Amino acid sequence: MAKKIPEKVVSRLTFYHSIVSEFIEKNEQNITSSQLAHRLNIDDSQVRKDFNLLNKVGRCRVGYCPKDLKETIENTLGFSNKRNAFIVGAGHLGLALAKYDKFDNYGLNILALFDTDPLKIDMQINDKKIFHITKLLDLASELNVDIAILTVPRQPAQDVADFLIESGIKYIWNFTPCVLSAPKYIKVWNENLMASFLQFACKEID
Amino acid sequence: MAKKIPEKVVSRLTFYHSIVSEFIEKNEQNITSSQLAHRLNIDDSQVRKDFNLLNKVGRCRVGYCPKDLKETIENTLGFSNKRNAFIVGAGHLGLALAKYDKFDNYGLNILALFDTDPLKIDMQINDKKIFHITKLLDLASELNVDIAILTVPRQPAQDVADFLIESGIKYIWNFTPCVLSAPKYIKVWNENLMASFLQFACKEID
DNA sequence: TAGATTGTTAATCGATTAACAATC
DNA sequence: TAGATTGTTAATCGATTAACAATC
Repeated sequence: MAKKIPEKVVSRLTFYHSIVSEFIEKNEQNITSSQLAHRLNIDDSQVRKDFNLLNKVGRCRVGYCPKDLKETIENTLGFSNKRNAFIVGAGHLGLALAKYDKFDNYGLNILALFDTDPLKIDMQINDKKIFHITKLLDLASELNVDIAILTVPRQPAQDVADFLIESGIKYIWNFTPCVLSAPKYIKVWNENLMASFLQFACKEID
Repeated sequence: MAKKIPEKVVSRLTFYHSIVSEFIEKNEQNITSSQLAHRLNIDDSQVRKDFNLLNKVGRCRVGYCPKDLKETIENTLGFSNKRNAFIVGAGHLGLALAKYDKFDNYGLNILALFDTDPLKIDMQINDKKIFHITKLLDLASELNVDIAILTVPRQPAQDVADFLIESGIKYIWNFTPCVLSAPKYIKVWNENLMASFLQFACKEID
């Protein structure tokens, strides 16, 4: 917790975590930096450097212990620090995220969904109920939720975001294509799918 | 096209594009680097540097012309270079992406979806038909598709990816939580939702 | 003119890669 | 021992920020 982990390293740690979990399932006793590096198309010294950041020690000629690595990554990324969140917008994307199994296990606790469509209200998705958005303010303070995952359509996105901020939400994970305006004390994280695609599509050039 | 645009810049360009589009809707004649920078919490000289990369020229004391910027960004990012893709896995996430309006307009042309669930076969989503996955090989060569967006559940992800590669797919945009194994000539882009969340959630510390 | 904004260079910061001694 | 792998330092590369002259 103490040390600040750079974003890029956080991202790599989640990949190491997946691969290491595979090794554990296969009962492998060791994993080397170059095995990990190869799977991710990165340099092996980078892997070692990242593990160094975690104070992880490998063994020469042998590598690292998968179980030990897995635990350390989980502790470092705080998978046991449960954080409560709401999904706002119960369309396909909202439902997809509500079902995303990794979130629950890895510290992101989605407590409920919100929508305005009367047909959706009171439905259940993976034990998570869909409420009318007018209930959000009360439930947020009652359940102590300050994270919202915004999956409404583009048009109402800014208005809904304003409403969330009024309701005491402090973190907005924005899956809409809007660049939200928000006061500085609100943390907005834009999930930019279009940019992802373009970065990916541009790879053709090399 | 000629110049290679770094990934980070590509990402910022898509944000500039959104904001500039808003300015156009509001009939603003000018936009300054610091207006853009402020919305994105970045440095204004970074904005100017990015525009320099596009050979875009602003006017002192005035700023940039939104319409001109918008066009240049669209050309640079190749929004008119249509690229054909399939969505593989017609669950909520697949359906959400099939409906994501930005893709169509911005160069990503989703032609069809694939699944194995008999109930879903032949359904239509936004004019896009869902086929049984056994049809993929033929349709890929017929329609000249080499991009697949993988939205199947975690368990079958690697097997489906292997099948896609055999079917001539060259680019896999991976939304599953697996780290896919693929030959080097296949471009895999992992959309790492868990990492996104963690980067976002870690922001609390500052 | 005075003031605001650009374009651009230089300085800083951070991330990746290369190299290699230490270790088992 | 010989060889493989780590841990770590130094070198390189790239991205961001600061600064400021040029411009309108």
